[in-house]
Amino acid sequence: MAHSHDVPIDLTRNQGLVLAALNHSVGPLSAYDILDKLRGDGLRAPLQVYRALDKLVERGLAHRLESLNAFVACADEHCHRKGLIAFAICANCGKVDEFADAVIEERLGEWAGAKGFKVERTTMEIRGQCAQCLAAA
Amino acid sequence: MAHSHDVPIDLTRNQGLVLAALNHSVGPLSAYDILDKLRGDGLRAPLQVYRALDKLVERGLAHRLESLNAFVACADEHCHRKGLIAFAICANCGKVDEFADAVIEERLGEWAGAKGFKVERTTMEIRGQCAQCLAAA
DNA sequence: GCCGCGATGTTATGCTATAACGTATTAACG
DNA sequence: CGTTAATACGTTATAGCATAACATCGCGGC
Repeated sequence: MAHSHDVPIDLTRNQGLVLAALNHSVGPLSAYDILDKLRGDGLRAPLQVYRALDKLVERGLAHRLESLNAFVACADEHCHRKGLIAFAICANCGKVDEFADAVIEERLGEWAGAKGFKVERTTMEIRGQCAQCLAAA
Repeated sequence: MAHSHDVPIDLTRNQGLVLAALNHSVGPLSAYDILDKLRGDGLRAPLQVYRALDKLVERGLAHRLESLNAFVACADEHCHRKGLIAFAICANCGKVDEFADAVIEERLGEWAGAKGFKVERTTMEIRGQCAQCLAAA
């Protein structure tokens, strides 16, 4: 298994299944990937997965990768991440590195302040080659 | 029309039509939005639009907004933008503000250097409320 | 002329996401 | 208890986004 931090106990059955699927995956999963993994557990329709994902993302337990139309479990052990999160996605192996950067966040806040723009959500995704894949090439 | 910078002369017919559609729109357009606008010009299939969009994005004349699955014309008059481009998207009126920030780009480069990650492409999209919509509320 | 290459046109298909409806479970409250 | 409100669940159908595969066309180089 890729991650192993415990699942909060107040998740519903479907939410728990979906989060577990994400936690057991080394890379991002699409909603349909997740559905396929969970058919044995009784899930049958995309909506069951999407509804669970909505809640998980809302609580910060999972993140959506817009450039992949896919999802990952939050990498933070305690799942309390706030603010801007960036993702570095290896185009070769698919692994995702999640990180926060206060400088970027602050800079963005300055831009927004100057423009009078009220930021609600930010997505930042970097595509490229991870060190491991570069070394192997 | 929202923008009016001239279309490069070496575009193909379809590319020119698609770019013109984007230039005439105040907000982002999906590929299917574009297709609907161009049926009168003889376009019939999504692929015609996607192929044109691929070339336009490749040349930096248009940008894809991952969080919307939609496209905008490049806001830069001379269409020579390089490097990281950020987009502030108003969730209310749909308008997109395109900007570049050297500090963010540099900071990202530092992170990548430290991690040994080779950056190929970065998408940065901010959702929120623009000043105009905030004032009107 | 002939070839190669890139753009085009067309049909079919696959992947991603949500609408609309009904049922079930749970928790709060009188 | 019984009622109600809120939330989750299950199911079918449909909407929206994107590409595969194949044939054709047009144009520049040789």
